[in-house]
Amino acid sequence: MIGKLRVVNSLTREKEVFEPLNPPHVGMYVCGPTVYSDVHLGNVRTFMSFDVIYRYLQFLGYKVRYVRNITDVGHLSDTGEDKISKKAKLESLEPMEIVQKYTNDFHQVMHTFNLLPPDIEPTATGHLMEQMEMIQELVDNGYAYESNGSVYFDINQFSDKFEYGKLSGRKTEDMLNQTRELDGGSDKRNPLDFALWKKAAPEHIMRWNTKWSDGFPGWHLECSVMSTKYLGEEFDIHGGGMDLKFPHHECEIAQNAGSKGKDGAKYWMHTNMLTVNGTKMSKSLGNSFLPHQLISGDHELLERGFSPMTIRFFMLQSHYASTLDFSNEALNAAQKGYMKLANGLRLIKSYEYPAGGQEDINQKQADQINKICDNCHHAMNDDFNTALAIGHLFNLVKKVNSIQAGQLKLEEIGQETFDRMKTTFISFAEDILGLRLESEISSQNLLDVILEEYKSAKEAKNYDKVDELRAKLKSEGVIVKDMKTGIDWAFEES
RNA sequence: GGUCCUGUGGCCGAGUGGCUAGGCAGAGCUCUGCAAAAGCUCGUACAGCGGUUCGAAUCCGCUCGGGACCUCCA
Repeated sequence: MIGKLRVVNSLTREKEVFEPLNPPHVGMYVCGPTVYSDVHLGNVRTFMSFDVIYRYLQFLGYKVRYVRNITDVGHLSDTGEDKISKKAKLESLEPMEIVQKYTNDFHQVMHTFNLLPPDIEPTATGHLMEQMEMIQELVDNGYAYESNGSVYFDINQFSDKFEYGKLSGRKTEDMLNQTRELDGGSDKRNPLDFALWKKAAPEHIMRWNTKWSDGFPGWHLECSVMSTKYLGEEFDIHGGGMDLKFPHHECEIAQNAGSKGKDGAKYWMHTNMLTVNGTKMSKSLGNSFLPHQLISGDHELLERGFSPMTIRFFMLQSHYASTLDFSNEALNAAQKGYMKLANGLRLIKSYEYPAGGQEDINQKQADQINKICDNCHHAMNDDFNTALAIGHLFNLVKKVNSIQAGQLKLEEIGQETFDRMKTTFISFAEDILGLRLESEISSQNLLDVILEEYKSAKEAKNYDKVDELRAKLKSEGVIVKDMKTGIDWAFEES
């Protein structure tokens, strides 16, 4: 391994050396989607970021258990209605039909963008027993109370022994001062208290009978319960979007500490938002487009559609903790950049070191290549800096292209460096960044035949034929590379 | 109002106090039947004003601009 992995921990606000609690095992929990409508791009970026983190940890040799939940109950909309119930009523379906439908869609989108599935994908409704147990634990420990059939987390009691607000950097007294007047009739003792169990209103569809009431679990509870169940009371990484930091993750920490005496995760990681024209892309602001709209280009903000790998490349060209702004220009640039990288990937995969080749090492070249390979590792070790890693990969693309053009000979870099360059390029592009070739070149052999024809036409100086073949291939997205050293092809970049 | 992030060349976007980020666009050169592709070279950027330092895009302060969270969102 080259150097140590360092990650920015939201809890400490510092970049720390990553040291798993029980190496080589790593437990990672990421807050998944609430399946009440289509996933939007922000979700995709977050899950893609953790996909790369998952992949890189595995690349480093860790045995990772990646848990990402499906929220299928308890997440309330601003009207206080359960999001899934609301949608079910709207579409006249069973709540579980809504859940199934959007879970399927979600999986489809994840697959489209080449995200690896998590190792465990638990649902909230599948863990109601465990949620009730945790509520009881909190009540027993004095950090929760029942009020009119609902159970609330008691921030005041909790604050005697623990610190509520440490993740998001808030102080309870400040929060209290800012709290808006609650509309009367609240069952809470303190406005900051949050629901663990809610008594269901008569029209509420999703409900379970418990000793407290006929009701449903609070949103924050499931993550505490499921992360604890599958990863233990203490585990390594907990991730999610920045907007979940408060209150969701703050509440999770409180629930974990209140029930088990431990905070849960050692490293908290938060991905930043997607913006459109500088403003957060958000469901409620209505300035978001859906993944399939970005792919098809069917949205008023989009000039054209972009392939899934272009979008993946585009997203990974920024660091996960930075905001990423969407624009047609940026996407167009990413499209060309991605194709350039894809061409490099295809090329290096086709290279084999000549058997029995006489090495004639150009030390400067070999050193440069080794340095670039080192840099790829350093970039990912530095808090999963995919943007920087991609930059280094492009330096490798230059070398790969030089080899194709005959400007750089494999014998000059030697077998050892060549092997390293090849494995580094392929593993970073495909295994870690999760990029893959997506252009369908139906038949390599057929292409070779046409290029053969091109070659003979060229030799016969039959330029009309040459131009015709070139144009035909271009219309199929293939560019002829007519080089001094021979004829080859590449994916068209735009 | 409170908490916090941020301002990099035409655009996007990394950036550890001194060592070429990178991509897109643009200019020139090489190669070429013409091209394309590729390679090489180039613009010498860090909101403004102060300060710390031998040296700051990078640290500190102030000013101005942008944004996020505090209420559902990844």
